[in-house]
Amino acid sequence: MVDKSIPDIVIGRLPIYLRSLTRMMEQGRQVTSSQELGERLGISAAQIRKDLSQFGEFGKQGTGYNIEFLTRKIQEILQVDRVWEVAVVGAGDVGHAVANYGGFQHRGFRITRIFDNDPSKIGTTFNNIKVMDIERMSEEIRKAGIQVAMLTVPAGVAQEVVDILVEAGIKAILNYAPVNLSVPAGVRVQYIDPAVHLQNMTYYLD
Amino acid sequence: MVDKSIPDIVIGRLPIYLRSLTRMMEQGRQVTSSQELGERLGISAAQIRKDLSQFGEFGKQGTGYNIEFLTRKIQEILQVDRVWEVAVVGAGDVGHAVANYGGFQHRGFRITRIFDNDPSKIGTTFNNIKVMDIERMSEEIRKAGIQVAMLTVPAGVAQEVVDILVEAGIKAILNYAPVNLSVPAGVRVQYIDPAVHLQNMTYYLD
DNA sequence: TTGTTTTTGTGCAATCAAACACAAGCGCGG
DNA sequence: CCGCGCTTGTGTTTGATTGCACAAAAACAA
Ligand SMILES: NC(=O)c1ccc[n+]([C@@H]2O[C@H](COP(=O)([O-])OP(=O)(O)OC[C@H]3O[C@@H](n4cnc5c(N)ncnc54)[C@H](O)[C@@H]3O)[C@@H](O)[C@H]2O)c1
Ligand SMILES: NC(=O)c1ccc[n+]([C@@H]2O[C@H](COP(=O)([O-])OP(=O)(O)OC[C@H]3O[C@@H](n4cnc5c(N)ncnc54)[C@H](O)[C@@H]3O)[C@@H](O)[C@H]2O)c1
Repeated sequence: MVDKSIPDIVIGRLPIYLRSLTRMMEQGRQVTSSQELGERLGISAAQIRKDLSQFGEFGKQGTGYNIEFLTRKIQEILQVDRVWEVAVVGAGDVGHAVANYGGFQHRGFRITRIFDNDPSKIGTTFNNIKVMDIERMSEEIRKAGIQVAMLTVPAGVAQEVVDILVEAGIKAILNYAPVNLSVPAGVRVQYIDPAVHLQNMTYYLD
Repeated sequence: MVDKSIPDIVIGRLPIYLRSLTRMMEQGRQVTSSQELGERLGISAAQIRKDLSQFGEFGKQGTGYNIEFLTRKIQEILQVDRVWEVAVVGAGDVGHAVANYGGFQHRGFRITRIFDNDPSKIGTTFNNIKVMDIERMSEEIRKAGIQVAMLTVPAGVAQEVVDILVEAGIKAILNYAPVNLSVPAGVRVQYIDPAVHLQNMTYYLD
């Protein structure tokens, strides 16, 4: 089974499968089927089978998929069978919520740096991590070889902060600011904007 | 131009267009083109034109689109040319961050109710909104006719809370808990799970 | 062993989405 | 008023994604 450019849309579903599998494992389950997974996720069984078959033959006919094994395989594919250090920029309400959140570690991430430019925030501690001056950000990120960042600064300064992050070697940015960012090829951005998600649903309301 | 079932994927892009247009308007811009919008958003100009043309002829050849007019049209399409009342369930870190956030109002939403089941949270005030007992939730939502909710409770209780929300008449749920929810037809759910977004990007890292 | 049930992996067909390409409309300068 | 440059809206083509359907493998019972 060769690595021949898997569609982005398939990669995008893997974390969803993973989340559901983790939940089943917590419930003590041993095996599942494409049908069961599909019903839980609202995705057709055929699609799940086809997605997984892109990476190997993980199931067994007549039985289904071993949950622990499949979980491990998907973790390997997504490279979350390790823990990525994450830098958070912006020690406001959102920065505070993500820094305090305990759910990242077992999904492949650990927040180890928080930066801000407000003197009243710098030096305070969030979940045992000291908020550092943004002036030191580039050096710190580079020194620690951090590749993943979460951006929780106001929209107006998001692009300038991103430029620094990119320059410092960040390759993946999760952006909470409600603006589209411009980054060079090779840097990935994902957006979280609750208003966008809500606006997506109001179209369908009466 | 008749309303003949617009693809979900087109609806999903409209809030993105809207966000970018709003930003241009703030910068005092009057007109834009599908090309400019496309470059900002990393979407082809043709696609933007085709998306918009599904709803009417909003542009002018040789000139482009009047930003204010197009903004208004998209707001109408998405039904965010009004303000939807939103109920937040879960007065924790995330609930606190969204309740405090001032950016919803001008995008079509206002948080007017917050519910929790923790006696130490009930009665406290978030951004002028008193946290109410979840026991009163069903009645309050029904009485106020609220259709939109944000779910910021722990994953383990998310489904049971959703069942109450649905029963109370909620039609659109923005779920922050890292679990897939089961809802009847006619109720929409959107998911925000930062770990999923991050896992989506690590696949592409070296 | 044999038959029955279950469920995978996948070739093929159908559907859906994106890109291309261009006629036609608009504004403007001369 | 004419011609040129720009940009829309859209018919058509190309490409991507999903759904269908079934052979083959496994498990299990008799
Ligand atoms: N709170 C929410 O629920 C919510 C919802 C949607 C979007 N957002 C977006 O998320 C972002 C953060 O929201 P928030 O509520 O945490 O805001 P906030 O104002 O509480 O926090 C922003 C933080 O960024 C810091 N900051 C400002 N400029 C900076 C700079 N140049 N360098 C480093 N740090 C800087 C500020 O000092 C502050 O600590 C904003 O873009 C906001 O629009 C938030
Ligand atoms: N904090 C983050 O950045 C973050 C990141 C990813 C996901 N999440 C998810 O978002 C959700 C909320 O996270 P948080 O950090 O705000 O957690 P939190 O523990 O701070 O808040 C949860 C709140 O829900 C309330 N609650 C619990 N059971 C309830 C019930 N049955 N009815 C009503 N209220 C109830 C609790 O009293 C608490 O106030 C969780 O599902 C979490 O996994 C949070």
